[in-house]
Amino acid sequence: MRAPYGLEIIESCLSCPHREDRLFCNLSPPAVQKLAAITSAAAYPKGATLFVEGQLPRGVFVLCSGKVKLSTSSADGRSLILRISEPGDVLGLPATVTGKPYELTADVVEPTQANFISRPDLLNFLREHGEAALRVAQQLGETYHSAIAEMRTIGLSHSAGEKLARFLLDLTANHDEEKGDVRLTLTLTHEEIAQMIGASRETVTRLFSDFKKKHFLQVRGSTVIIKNKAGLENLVGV
Amino acid sequence: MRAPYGLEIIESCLSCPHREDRLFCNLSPPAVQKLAAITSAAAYPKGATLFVEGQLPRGVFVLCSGKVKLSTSSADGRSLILRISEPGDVLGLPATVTGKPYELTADVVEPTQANFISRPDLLNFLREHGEAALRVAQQLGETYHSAIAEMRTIGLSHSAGEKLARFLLDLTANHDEEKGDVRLTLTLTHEEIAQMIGASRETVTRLFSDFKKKHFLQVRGSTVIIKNKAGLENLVGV
DNA sequence: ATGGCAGTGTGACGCCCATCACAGCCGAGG
DNA sequence: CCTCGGCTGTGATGGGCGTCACACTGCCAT
Repeated sequence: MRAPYGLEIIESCLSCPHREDRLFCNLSPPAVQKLAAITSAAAYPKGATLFVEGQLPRGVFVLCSGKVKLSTSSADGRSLILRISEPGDVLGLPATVTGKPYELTADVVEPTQANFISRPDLLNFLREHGEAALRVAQQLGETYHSAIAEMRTIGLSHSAGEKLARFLLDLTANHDEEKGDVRLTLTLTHEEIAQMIGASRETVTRLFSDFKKKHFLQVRGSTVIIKNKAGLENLVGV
Repeated sequence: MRAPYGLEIIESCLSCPHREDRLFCNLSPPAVQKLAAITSAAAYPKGATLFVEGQLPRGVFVLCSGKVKLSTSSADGRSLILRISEPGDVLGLPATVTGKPYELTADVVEPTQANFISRPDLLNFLREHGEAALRVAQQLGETYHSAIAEMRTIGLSHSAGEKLARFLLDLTANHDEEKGDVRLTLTLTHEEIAQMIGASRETVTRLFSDFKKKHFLQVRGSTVIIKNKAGLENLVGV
């Protein structure tokens, strides 16, 4: 699990301009120094797995680049994707803090660099630096927040169309808004979208045709252009 | 929102043997003292609302006695119950820590006594006492954990029967296990159970008859006796 | 008692969507 | 260039369960 390329990657990772330090930015200088000492960087290829649901927590991963899929799956092979993590996100924090098993599985979907902090190191660090512990609490609060949002889209809608509309609208909230059309990049397959909203792959395909037919949106490659946001919204509303 | 009966309740509440202090037990004496100073107790009747989804967070409530329903609801009136909180639980913590609006609504379903800590007081307290901040982080981690568990039951099952079975099995995990039969107290109506598992009231009724007919369980008043746990388990398994 | 109300049981109906099956499509790699 | 494997589109089918409708129970308050 250690970085195969050593210092080279560590440097590139710590100096990257991402929000990689969002969690621990603005800490006191000694805290920052301590943090650097317990942080180790590594690169993971597409298809790698950072941790698996049910494993005892080894520590947290702070994404520097790449994308990681967080999912949970049932005995019969069905799986539910909770989110696709992007640079700046912290993975495995709840499990690492509580000591309970990871509740999700983290699979690399795009080549990723991440900083790793082992559980003992992190806990020591948090005990010594209360400011950081508070920051962690806030991070966890936000993670919880987005989990609830996901529950709402899955649990509160009767039709699959409603779920997909909710899903797309949630994406527009995070991405860049523009006058009139909203343009967003969606690197997920229909299968994956299906697993995010709790529907079947075919249903997602059919719904996309449907939405295109109704001129709610256009698809060009991996970009989706929302032509009629209001249309989607009143699918959700009713 | 202040305690209508003042000190009397505060005393009874602080001295209660519940896990009311689970979150902040074993803190240093000065911390405990500070905590007591910023805590105020109050009683709420059945039907009262502690906070509403979307409201800006005023603070947290630590339950001393009673039961509180946590739910989220959509524009069209459907609602999804996330959990029924019991004494010892802390409500509103994620929102209070992050400063984002409450993501859930908290309704009192059984007369409740709770300690309230205002957001500014809590944040100050956490800044001064790093140990407590870490405790809060752990609490949040567990809250997240149970949210994920709920997502699994709702999102990963194709049949309503599977959802109900999962729901019942989750309850047995928390309640007292016995040799052979498991006995648990369920004060929820079918309607409420339906809202917890994302199904209709009638379906829940039918499923209960079904399970009774298959001798998976017996119902007597508000107690449910699981006669054949394995039966439920393989409903979930496949 | 008696009315009312909340909760529970049960039938009928119909739609939504999961599932199966298969047919184009595209990009990667031999 | 041509196969091959992953992704996308589309039809047919059937079951699950949401919805409507109404009867029945038990409990509380008047």
